[in-house]
Amino acid sequence: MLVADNATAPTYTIGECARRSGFTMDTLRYYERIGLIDDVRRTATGQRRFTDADLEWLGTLKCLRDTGMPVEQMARFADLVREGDHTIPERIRLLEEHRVAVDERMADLAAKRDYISGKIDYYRSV
Amino acid sequence: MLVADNATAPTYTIGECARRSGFTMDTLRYYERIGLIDDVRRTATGQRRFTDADLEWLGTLKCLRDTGMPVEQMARFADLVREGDHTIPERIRLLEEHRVAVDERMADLAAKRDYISGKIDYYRSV
DNA sequence: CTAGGACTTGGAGTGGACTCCAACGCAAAC
DNA sequence: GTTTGCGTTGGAGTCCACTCCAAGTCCTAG
Repeated sequence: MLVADNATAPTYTIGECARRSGFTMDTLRYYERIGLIDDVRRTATGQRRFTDADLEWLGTLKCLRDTGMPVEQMARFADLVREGDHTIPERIRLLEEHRVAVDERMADLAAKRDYISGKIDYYRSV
Repeated sequence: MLVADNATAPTYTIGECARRSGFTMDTLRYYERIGLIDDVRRTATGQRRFTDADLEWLGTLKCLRDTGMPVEQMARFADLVREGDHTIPERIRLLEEHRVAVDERMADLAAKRDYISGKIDYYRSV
């Protein structure tokens, strides 16, 4: 459910954030715990309230995770972001390196997909 | 090292088979144990001797594994192969289903690769 | 014949990434 | 104002796919 602090800045409970980000609530708490997400704002009684900025960051994390980046490297990236703009060259390097890994993975998948197709064709011909 | 039983049928020790298949020796033993590989032929003293047919099967397994098929499903496939030719339609179904999964994975990777590229471009523009 | 490397086993341990739990507090709806 | 359900915590547990270990045997090069 959406919870508004004021007229202009929507915030989200962890459940809503889970729904929107595609992570489970447990994963969100886990990510916060290990420093992948900055400490999330809380209500007076301690409940988390995620912002749109949090959700955007989570979108980036999801992209990195789903392309196979290990949590440790995501943590490194999160650290760089926290350290400020002077780390941008390093962030670029990290992302470029990751992109190469993704490209290799895709090429490997494509080749193996073809092998599978060949296998299917063979079975069809039997 | 290659060990020849006779002039026509080369066989391989587990170490050589590991080198050729890309699996570790431990993984080969593990796969045999859980039934992904048929019981491998042995020397009189109990050492494994893999054949070219074993290596070919391992190539298939490697392809399935590297495209993300869970061990359990590979075991199902291995069972079908053992059951004989009447399971070919079922094997085709299994492989086609898997190919769909691989295609989806590739599409997802491609989309996320683009997102990463956009991020890199953004950082370059800052 | 002997050294050193490759192989054997059953079973325990690892690593990564969550995922679940209990016991509790807080919120929203009626 | 009570029920239903969402949220909190620290810590333990799970899952997958290996990976390692110890203690022993086997093989081959010199």
